[in-house]
This record gives sequence, structure tokens and C-alpha cells, in this order.
Amino acid sequence: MDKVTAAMVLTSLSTSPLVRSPPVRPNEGLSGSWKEGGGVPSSTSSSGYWSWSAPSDQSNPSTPSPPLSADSFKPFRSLAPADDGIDEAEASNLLFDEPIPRKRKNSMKVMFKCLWKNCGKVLSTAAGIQKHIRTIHLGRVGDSDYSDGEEDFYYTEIKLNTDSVAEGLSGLAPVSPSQSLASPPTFPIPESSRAETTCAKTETKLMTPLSRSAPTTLYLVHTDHAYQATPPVTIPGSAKFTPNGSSFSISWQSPPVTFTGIPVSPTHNHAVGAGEQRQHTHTVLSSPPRGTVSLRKPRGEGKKCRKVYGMENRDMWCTACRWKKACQRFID
DNA sequence: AGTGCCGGGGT
DNA sequence: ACCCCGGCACT
Repeated sequence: MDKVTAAMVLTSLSTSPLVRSPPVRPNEGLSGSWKEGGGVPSSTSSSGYWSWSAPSDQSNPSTPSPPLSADSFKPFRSLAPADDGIDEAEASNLLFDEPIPRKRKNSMKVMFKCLWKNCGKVLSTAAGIQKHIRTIHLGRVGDSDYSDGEEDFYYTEIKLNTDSVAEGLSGLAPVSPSQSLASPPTFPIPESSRAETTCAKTETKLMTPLSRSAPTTLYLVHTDHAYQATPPVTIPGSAKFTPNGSSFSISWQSPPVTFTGIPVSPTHNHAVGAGEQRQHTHTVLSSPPRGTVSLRKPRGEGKKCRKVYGMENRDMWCTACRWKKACQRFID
């Protein structure tokens, strides 16, 4: 048990590993240059990708939390693009992001929230929250130093970020512009999403069996879902990296999400957009019309005069090409 | 949007 | 026959 517990604690506590894996993945999809560039804080090249892949943050061993938040934060954004509302709302931010990515850290705050049912206590230090859980919920009194790590299951790390808050809010309720300023900063709801993921597994594992009543938990989870639901859908297309999901040892969350995203969205879109016709066409009509219509010709693939010489040198084309007939010079 | 070229003009 | 081009299938 101890080992297991310890492992879990480590996992939930140190998010760095989580963040680590994602950055590496991009290499797969893209050229190897990524790897090399990864370490280098190159700047100008592209945009979104670089910024988030830029592990320069990670190179920074000390100050685990800030870099973490920053990193984990970015991947999320890259996911967000998938979402309609969020994307747009953040589009500007993304662009804006490049120049001042690091500065954000300043506005970042790490808090620790107690997940114990009916207790939403938030403290600014891990030690504090641990002690709180130990004494209040676990009923351990006295030696405050002693900790078997169990407390770790009952609190979650929350990153408070002015920007992120705004974003999260926009994602949740994009309609309320006026409030964006007032409520978000005060309430760290969206924030939890990121941290949430970290403890999600823990939570689901422990909390579910123990009790599903805890309002706090439920609340967070819900929020999380709402917030995350959309991004995943988008991920597949561009960001296929599935950063957060893959990084987690727990696979139940990410795989499902990713999967749904790919098959569902396309299918739905087509089905809904084109209607049944689409499918019918495929199933029933696909061949008949084709044959009729495509008496034409498969089409030559090779380069033709037009492509070779270009419109400028039209006189160099073969006569057929000049006459818009089947090319005689470059026959397939 | 760019290409290849059929079908159909005009001279 | 020679030359052009509208328009469509493909990519």
C-alpha cells in the first residue's frame, strides 16, 4: 500500500512528468527539426506550435510550479482551437501570446484546494492544505510533520491566472462580457480544470467509491467537463498529440475523448450538413453516376505543357494544349 | 483555385 | 484544317 500510495502521490503532486511527455510527442507528427529546435528558444518561426512546444520552460529545473502551469497551460490552448467559442476568444491571445509568453507567470498563483466533500477550503500552500486535511478530515492530531501522503488525495493544485480565468470563463459562458472582469479573478473555477486533470484520476478512483456526494468534487468535475469537452474534439485534427490525455497514466479519459472527437465530429458534420443524401449516394448511387459521368477520362497525372512551360510561354505548348485539347507532348 | 481537355464554336 | 474558348471534371 505504501508504495502505491507514494506513487500516486508523486503522480498527482509532481505534474512535471505530465508536462514533459507532451512536448516530445510533436516530433512524431512533425519533422525531426522539432527535437533540435525544442531546446532552443527559437522565436520567430511559426506560432502556436513553437510556443507550446518550447520546452525552454522545462529546462528550468527550479520553480516547478510556475513552469508547469505555463506549460500545461499552453497545451491546453492548443487544444482549445478545436472549440468554436474558446478558439475565437483566444485567437487574439494566442497571437498575443508569442511575444509575452513568460510574463504571464507573474500573474500566476498556485493554490491548493481541499477536495473533501463539503469542504472547499483553499490554501496557498501545500503544507497548509495538507495539514488542514490531516487534522480536519483525517483526524490526525499532533505531529504535524508526519504525513503518510494520504492527504494528497484530498486536495488539488489550482493555478490562478488572470488570463486563464478569463479564458476559462469565456469558454464556459462566452455571453457574459461584463462579468468577465468581476467574477473570474475572484473565483478560481476554470483554473481547476487544469489541476483537475491531474487529480482527476485520483479523484475518480478514490472519490467515486468513497462518496459521490461531495459537492465540491462534483462541481469541479462538471466544470472540467464543460471546459474540456470541446477542446478534445478539435485536438484530433491538428494537435493529435493529445497532450494531457496521453500524458496521464489513466487512459480512460483521454482515449475516449480523442476518439469521439475524430469520428464523431466528422461524421456528424457530414451527416448533418449534407444530410442523408451523402450516405445514400455513397451506398447506393456511388457507382452508377460515376460510370456515366466519368466517361470523360481519369485525367492525366503527368505534367502537361501548361504546367511545364506556364501560361507565360504559351507559345511553347504543343498545339493540342494550345487548343485546349488533350496534350500530345506529354502523353500519359 | 488551378488544370486538363471535351464539346462546340468560328474562320 | 486550324484556332479558340466555355465549361466541367478533377485535383
